[in-house]
Amino acid sequence: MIMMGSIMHARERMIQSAALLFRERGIEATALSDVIEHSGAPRGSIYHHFPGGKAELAEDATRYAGDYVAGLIEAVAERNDPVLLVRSFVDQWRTVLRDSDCCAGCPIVAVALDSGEQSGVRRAAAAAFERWQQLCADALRAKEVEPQRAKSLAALMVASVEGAIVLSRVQRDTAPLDLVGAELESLVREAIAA
Amino acid sequence: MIMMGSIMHARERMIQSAALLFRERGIEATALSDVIEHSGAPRGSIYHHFPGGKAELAEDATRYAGDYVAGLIEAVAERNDPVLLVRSFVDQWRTVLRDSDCCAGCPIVAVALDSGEQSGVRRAAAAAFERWQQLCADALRAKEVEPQRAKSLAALMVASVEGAIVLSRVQRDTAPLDLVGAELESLVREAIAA
DNA sequence: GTCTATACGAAGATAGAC
DNA sequence: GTCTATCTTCGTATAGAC
Repeated sequence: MIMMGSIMHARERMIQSAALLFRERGIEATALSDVIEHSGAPRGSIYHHFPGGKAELAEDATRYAGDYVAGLIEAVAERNDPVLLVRSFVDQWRTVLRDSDCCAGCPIVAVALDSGEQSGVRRAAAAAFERWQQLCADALRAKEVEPQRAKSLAALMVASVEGAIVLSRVQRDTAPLDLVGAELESLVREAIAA
Repeated sequence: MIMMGSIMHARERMIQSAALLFRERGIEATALSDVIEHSGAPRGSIYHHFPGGKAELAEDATRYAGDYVAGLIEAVAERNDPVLLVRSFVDQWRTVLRDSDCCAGCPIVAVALDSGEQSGVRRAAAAAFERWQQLCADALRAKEVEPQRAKSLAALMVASVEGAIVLSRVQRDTAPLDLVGAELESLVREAIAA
């Protein structure tokens, strides 16, 4: 489904480039020419592959990023260890921060915040967040956590990590994400022990 | 220091309008003409009051919003009840969401995310977040919470609420903030009881 | 399909009158 | 101080050639 590094068609490369650029600069500050340059795609092909223009590209990039992260969550969820799930979720975002000197964040957040009235983009972002929360809640329920508690813990997991990414970017330091990750781990550990 | 509703000079009105518009649309999507229209300020006065242009206005708006929220936190911190602090912090943001049909969020986050290389703006945002965390940590330490724990709990408080605001905006529903608020309250209650 | 050229509009910033 | 007019840049989108 998601191919990174391997041979891709121009359309897929553009989607991936868009996601990478959006998470650093946001949609508004990313020009279509930036996406073309970054992806190495032919100049004239953007409106061929994305007749809906920037909005369509943003929507596809949002879905791409949402599916990619959901895939990572699903993979670790199979281990049936919610604490490990928290840790690997946090680790994944720390890597994004580290690899970019704390300049890159979550593309879904970036897209969500300046999508304005482009409801297609916003809905794609909502779908991604809801799916991540659902996967986290499922993992907790599989360890006998009450459904309501699982739901609110899942919301806390996704919200606090996303917020911590923002704080880490602004402070140019992964410390907020590190602190939040530690708190989340112990909270989840207690919840599944109860 | 912060006057809302009362008589203000054009400069202050513009700063407040900028903060209000930024938290809905972000910096990039907010034109200076939007700020002039919203504030009712005279057209020719923007570069008179803000010689540095949009970047200077954004920096001042970030400081304004950061100070405003810090003032609210300080006011409730005097009651010496961290659980109440969490509740009123969450309530305040829920009101922002409700009053805007979940379209408005935190101006600091909005500014942080598309500030790019405008380091003055980013530094102002970092200062705001660090001060909020410091105030929360102080409130926890005043109730005998260990300094290290107070620090990580404070990071979790700010990060999770900020993240929850983003989720609530994207999902057009305050549910994520409500769930996170409830989890935070019980977590803080346990921390100060220990 | 991919390219170049260009139309069109938006927005930041400046100059100079009042 | 405030206003109008304008310059300039830039980005989306389109048209039409190859």
